[in-house]
Amino acid sequence: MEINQIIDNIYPLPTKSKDLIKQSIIETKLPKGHILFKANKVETSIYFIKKGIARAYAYSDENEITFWFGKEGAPIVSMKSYVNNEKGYEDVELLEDCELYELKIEQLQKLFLEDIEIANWGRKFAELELIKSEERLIALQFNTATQRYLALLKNYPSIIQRVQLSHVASYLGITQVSLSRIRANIK
Amino acid sequence: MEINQIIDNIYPLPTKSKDLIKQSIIETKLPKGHILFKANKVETSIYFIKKGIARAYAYSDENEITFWFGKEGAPIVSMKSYVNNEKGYEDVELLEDCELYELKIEQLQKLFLEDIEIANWGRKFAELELIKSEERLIALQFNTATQRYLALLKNYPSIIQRVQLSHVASYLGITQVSLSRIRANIK
DNA sequence: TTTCGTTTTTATCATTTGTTAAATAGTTTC
DNA sequence: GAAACTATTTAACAAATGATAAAAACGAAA
Repeated sequence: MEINQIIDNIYPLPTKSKDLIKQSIIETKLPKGHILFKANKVETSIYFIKKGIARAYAYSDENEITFWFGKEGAPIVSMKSYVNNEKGYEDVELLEDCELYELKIEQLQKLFLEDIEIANWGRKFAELELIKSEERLIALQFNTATQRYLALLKNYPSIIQRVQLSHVASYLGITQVSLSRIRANIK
Repeated sequence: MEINQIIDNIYPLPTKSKDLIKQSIIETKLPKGHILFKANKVETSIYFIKKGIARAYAYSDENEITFWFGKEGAPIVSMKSYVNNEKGYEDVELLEDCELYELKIEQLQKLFLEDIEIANWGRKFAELELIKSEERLIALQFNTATQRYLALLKNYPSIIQRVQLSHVASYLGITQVSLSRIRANIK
């Protein structure tokens, strides 16, 4: 997905403000398997996915648990770094060869203080991520594993086609064995 | 908690900008049991809790599930209404007699477009809520019910003292019977 | 195609949580 | 304080999920 569309999908900006953001963006290609973010590190950039797919995961004891997937158009952000300049808890791994737009957090924050349009763009960006996070939270709290799997299948069919089921299972909050059983019961 | 402190805890504002927000705020007292937000309704205000405690809940089949608690200093927001002008899915009930600061969403949004300091305050507001939501999400996905209960006990002991256990149970994503068992096993 | 390594499914048993109902404890009202 | 109501705990059984191991299916590479 093109950067103009990604920016405007969040909050339509006048050309002048959009150019300010675009001047700070660098395009990069990175291979499948690349670890974009490392846990316990303050990340200095955010990214937008032009092409490809990625996941965020963290460790609980020995187990790695995936809690986010992103595809074309999605932002990749270590929220703790972005919001509070603190170490994040997540690794982010590219699951396919990816083309990314990189944006330095420091430069973006400077723009927030200089341009009211961009400040409102940043507000909307956080608000939209918040809505998504709330919806995930409620799905996790309200629905059974089977319902969550069916919802994922319906809303993000591409995830299940493009990603290992072990990652999907931990994303759903269950073991891979449990996901296999659910899939067997549905057919 | 006083409104100046609530505002500045989110993002410190110069007096002039803070006054603009405060001019739009009305103080209200409402009794225990009052339903502040109704599900399937577009809410037109957000609130901050000066004194008291509240919960947000929604229905899954017949069951009412609590997914948020707020006490002194916390914002009360129907995010779908606030962000997208859409119907929310939650009721909000006051669990004690409350003193609230009310702020019309429409007036705040006007300020976002006029004052860059307030726009950045609104950005920070969403960002901080986002961090909280992510932390809840991860706790729900990573931890067992027992761990989540212990964490609540540690981080928000006042909730468990001030709120019915049936609400706490649904907040933890388990039944009340299950919570009773967990409590019995811990002692 | 065959082989090797990885992913997914199946099987078995243990543990956790849900469901329903009854018992106990706690609160409010008269 | 007794009665009525509400909240919490306990009990018994059912259902869902976890853990471990083995089998089957799938993919990549020779």
